[in-house]
Amino acid sequence: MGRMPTVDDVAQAAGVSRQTVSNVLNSPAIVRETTRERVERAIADLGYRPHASARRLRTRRSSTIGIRLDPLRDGISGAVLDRFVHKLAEQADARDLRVMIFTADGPEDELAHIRRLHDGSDVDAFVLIGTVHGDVRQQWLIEHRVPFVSFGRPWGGALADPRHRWVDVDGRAGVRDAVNRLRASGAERVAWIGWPSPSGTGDERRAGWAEACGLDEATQAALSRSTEDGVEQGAALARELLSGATAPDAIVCASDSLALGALMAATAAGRPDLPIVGFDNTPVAGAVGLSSVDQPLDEVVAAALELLFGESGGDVRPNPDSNEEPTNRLLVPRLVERRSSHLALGGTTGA
Amino acid sequence: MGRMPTVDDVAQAAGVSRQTVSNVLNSPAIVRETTRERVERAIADLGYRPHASARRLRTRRSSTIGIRLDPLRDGISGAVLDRFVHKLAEQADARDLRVMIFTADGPEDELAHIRRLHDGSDVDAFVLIGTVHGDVRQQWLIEHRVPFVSFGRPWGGALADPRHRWVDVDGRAGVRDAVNRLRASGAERVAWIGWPSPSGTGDERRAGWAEACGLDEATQAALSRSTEDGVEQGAALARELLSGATAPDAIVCASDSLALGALMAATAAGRPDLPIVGFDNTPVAGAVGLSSVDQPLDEVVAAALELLFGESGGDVRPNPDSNEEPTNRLLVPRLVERRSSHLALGGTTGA
DNA sequence: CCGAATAATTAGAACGATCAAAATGATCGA
DNA sequence: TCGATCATTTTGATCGTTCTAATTATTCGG
Repeated sequence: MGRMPTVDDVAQAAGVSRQTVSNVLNSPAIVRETTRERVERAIADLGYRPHASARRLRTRRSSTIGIRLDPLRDGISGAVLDRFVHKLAEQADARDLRVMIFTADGPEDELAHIRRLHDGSDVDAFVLIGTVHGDVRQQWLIEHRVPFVSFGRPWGGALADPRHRWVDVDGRAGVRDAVNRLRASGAERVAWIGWPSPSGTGDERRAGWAEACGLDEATQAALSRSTEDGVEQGAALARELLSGATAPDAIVCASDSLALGALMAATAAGRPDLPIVGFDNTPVAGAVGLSSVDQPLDEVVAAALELLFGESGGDVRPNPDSNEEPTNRLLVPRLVERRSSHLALGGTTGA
Repeated sequence: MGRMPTVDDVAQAAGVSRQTVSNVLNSPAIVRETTRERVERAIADLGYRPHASARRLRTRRSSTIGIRLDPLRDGISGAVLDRFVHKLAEQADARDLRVMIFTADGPEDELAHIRRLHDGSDVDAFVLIGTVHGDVRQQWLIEHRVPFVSFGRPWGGALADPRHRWVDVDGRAGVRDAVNRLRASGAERVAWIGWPSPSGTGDERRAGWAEACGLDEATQAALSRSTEDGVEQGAALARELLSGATAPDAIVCASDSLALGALMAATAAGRPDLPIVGFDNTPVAGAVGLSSVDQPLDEVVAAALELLFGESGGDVRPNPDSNEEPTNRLLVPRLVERRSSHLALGGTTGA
């Protein structure tokens, strides 16, 4: 196995100059058809592939996206991010982009990695996941004009800042729809199990429940609980709700982890038919027949890449500084109904 | 934000030549201490970082590992691979290596990606996951002397081929231990739910059960089932087993997906205490309290990198062609016991 | 059929680093 | 103090590509 062929080899084989070969690859339109065919044949014959690093050095573009792989927490809800990363790899490939991953312990550590990858020209655009209030990452990226997009809106007022491109899913609408669906099926006291405030994402989802549940303040308070994410936690709160004075006839949760716990608690309490809805539509939800609000990850990824690179192609756009074009997208999730919500109603209802 | 500083800028600032700066970075030992300090200060002052692509072009090393992100199947068992990828990113970072991901539809498609990334000098070593008999990927990689290591032993006789470095977990031993543990707790008829043969991994795991279950041929046949991976499938076979003539008093499964299904079926059949053991120790298993055989992914990744790059450092070793050093590692999993296996015995036993 | 305009192609330089080898500085025994 | 040896630093070339600008072919109106 000798060395890889270079543009020069191809040029020689096709009887043209280096630059013409380069043009065939990068601006085929300006090359005469007959010449182009000859060069293309030579490329195919020799099995030539451009040397990525040489190209990157010259063009000062790495065509590489960097993304942090979260330190897997619970592992159930975390699966969403894994699915996201997978979709990203898939769609990036279609635009001839590479995806480089890294892990980090916390925001500062992540920023350190981002700087390293950016300064070394390893990647020229980042995808952030899980934005929080006053995020150090965003600040640095904006300040240094490094192109990025976040999955998750910026919490804390910068929603319309064109320098921060973002894509998010309207969790409030998703939960609202789920609650409405349950009520349409006859549920009257839909309970909520969510995360402690303040949590941008969590508060939004809870708001969706509050908007649609049609309960007065007092009942809302009685039927609403919050806890850290986790199966055990969800089970504990569900037990609490089910044994309370005003027992719910359906439960909507902020995550599949919580919902799975609730489902187990309900089953254990002899109410296997209690309608329960989770969030994220993780594989586990599908496996145990749990209804769940599904985030349209395909669209999320497509929108993210579109904001970063435009309709098509792989030329990264610089961070915009005006609102001429939209710089964010809010997508609508949809409820996936399984037996945990529809088998239910009609079975046991009271406590 | 001006342009990034280069070696020349640093050299000028420190009053030395380009090459000396380069030496400070790559062979600090040969630079006089006082000089080195001066250069290091200049590097820090200017915030210099070597341009990755320039370096890669010159050294012809990308210091990048490529790995395919599997098209998420079931999503439960698939989580193992996600954990693996995560660990890989973590440990690669410690060796100053980058990790590039890609997806593919099938073996041929994956091979196409591998070629693209290799020929373009994007990555210089690959990690393969899920090897199968007569794998096209391995053949090509070996033939073209591209460094790689697989998580999963090569099935089909090439076990000792030094050109194929691999790491695997001894599933047979893992299942054997689990069965022994169940029998020590009093179980007498431990059943098996696995995958259809031939399946390298699946057959190994089943062999572990066969070795340890202590049942005669006929009983083995009665207590052994196989199916595609999946929760529903596991539930179906568990129902079948539980209603059979010779009912099992414990079930060991080839995956957590199957085990989860079995657990649900057992609960539904009024036998929530039936000991069940899964495989992979996925987050779901932890969540629902399912015992499971845990693969030591940390060690797996460490061993994989060690085989590829040596004890430490990031210089990839060429594919070895002799057996001077070990070129593979078989690691031992361990059983994680949860209530699905130990709460059980003592409760309901008969059918 | 000529000159101007346009299309197509080519030569030379540059991207930022490391390699190989030459040049300089320091050290030491005789 | 001289030459030999070793330590340290520098110079020039090179990796494979694309950019810029210059050159050569081609087309077209009159």
